[in-house]
Amino acid sequence: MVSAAAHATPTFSPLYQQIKALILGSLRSGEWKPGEVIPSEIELAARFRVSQGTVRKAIDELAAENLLLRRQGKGTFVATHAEQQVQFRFLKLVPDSGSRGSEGPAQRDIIECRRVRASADVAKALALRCGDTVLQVRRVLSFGGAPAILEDIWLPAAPFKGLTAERLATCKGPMYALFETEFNVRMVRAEEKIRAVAATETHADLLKVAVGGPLLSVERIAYTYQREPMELRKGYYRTDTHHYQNDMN
Amino acid sequence: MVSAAAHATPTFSPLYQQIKALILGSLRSGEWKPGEVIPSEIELAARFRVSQGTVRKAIDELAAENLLLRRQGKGTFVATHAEQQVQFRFLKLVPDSGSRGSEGPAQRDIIECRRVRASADVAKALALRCGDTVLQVRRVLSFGGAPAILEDIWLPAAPFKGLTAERLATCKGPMYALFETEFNVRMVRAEEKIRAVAATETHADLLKVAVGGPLLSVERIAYTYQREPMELRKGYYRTDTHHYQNDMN
DNA sequence: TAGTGGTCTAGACCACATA
DNA sequence: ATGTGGTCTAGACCACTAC
Repeated sequence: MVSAAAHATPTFSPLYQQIKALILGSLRSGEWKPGEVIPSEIELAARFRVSQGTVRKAIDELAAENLLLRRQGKGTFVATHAEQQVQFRFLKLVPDSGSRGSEGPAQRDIIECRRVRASADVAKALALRCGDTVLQVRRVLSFGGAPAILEDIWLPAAPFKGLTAERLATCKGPMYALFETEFNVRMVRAEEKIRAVAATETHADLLKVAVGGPLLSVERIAYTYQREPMELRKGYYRTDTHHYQNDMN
Repeated sequence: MVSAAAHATPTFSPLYQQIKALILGSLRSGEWKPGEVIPSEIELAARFRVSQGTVRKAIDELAAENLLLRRQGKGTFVATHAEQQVQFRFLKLVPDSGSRGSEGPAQRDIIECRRVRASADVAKALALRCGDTVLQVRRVLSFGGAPAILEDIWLPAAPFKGLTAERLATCKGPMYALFETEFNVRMVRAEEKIRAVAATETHADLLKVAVGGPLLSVERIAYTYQREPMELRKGYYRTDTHHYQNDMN
């Protein structure tokens, strides 16, 4: 028996995975921006010197991961948070009666937006060094006139240079859509840690609830392409008239 | 398999979707049980008179939905909650430090298990009539000696005929694995509504927390094949040392 | 060595959107 | 009419598992 394997590389990577990585690279580099069409399967097959079927399988996986969006007869598009169908993809709070029909919070009040030095936990979450400059945003989201969500958001200062409270206030769609068009940052994945906590005075004041009453704490880290953390968000949700909906397959 | 519906019927169903429905039927009927191998792709292609590629695409989708599990060189298997890799798939509570390594709660105490009449909300959740007989189970799950979860579970009486507190207490693995082997019920999907609530005296007593303190309320409806609701579960989680983890792609 | 799922190809045809 | 993605096929070959 020959102990040596036929190929020296123990890492076997299918062709379509390599193609997938190449497409991902073009997405990450900004060659194709959110909302735009990417080249047709036939063009990509020619560019990469593989069959259309191989390109198809690569795109299939990227579409399953919500990075691309296929539209029959029209082409394949880079997914975007501005898309009507997938707006507020990461917002799981829905009214107890009926489900939110892809529309977001009616009112969004920016309480503050300032530059601060990253604390230890913020730095860790964003893969920065302690003391690095970050943007801190506080806002309140309301549904039907009643405040329901208080959010504290931390963003690395460099990629979001120029972001102001005014700019956030004049934004109509989702904040993540603004990030795409203004800062070329696309959020593709998010992890949330959820807890029940007692409302502090600040919470109570801004959300019009009783001090010590139960609030849902939602701590999110959002990632761009390549699993780079780009946002830390600590949310406090009222869950007396709404609930956090999680569907599992 | 090619239906001759070439009329004005707006219902166009690809071949592989029809194959998928047929495979689903066999799963539902119990022809192939959880943990068993299903026939090879070549066999299924012969049975259904289609190409292997078409069978493959049908199986691909079922595998993506966690109904089947492909294992290269061995075959395709019916997914099961007894599987080491996917045990406690629907349990999202993890310790704050480090993540649960596929092991579940160390201790599971059955507080009660009795037959009751379905209240309005239980009947609605389980698609039963108000007053129908249901089994009600209450239990406490502990991690590392400390109680962390109180659960009230309602099951339709008919499919779970013969289930007792003793049988539940002697069960080692996940409850859903017991359901598969003893009652031929496989849970494939679950919806959870999550809220923050204040602990009642009962909660406080069983979970060793303060009355009025924050608890995570997790209301789950679990479904078998074909989206039939088969379980209603109201859980109350302590989230001082653990958190509910939700990862979104 | 045989059988399984996994990859890759090439080509035909269908459904959908647009011009 | 053209171009896009979607379906279906047939066949070759690769990688993994078991015997």
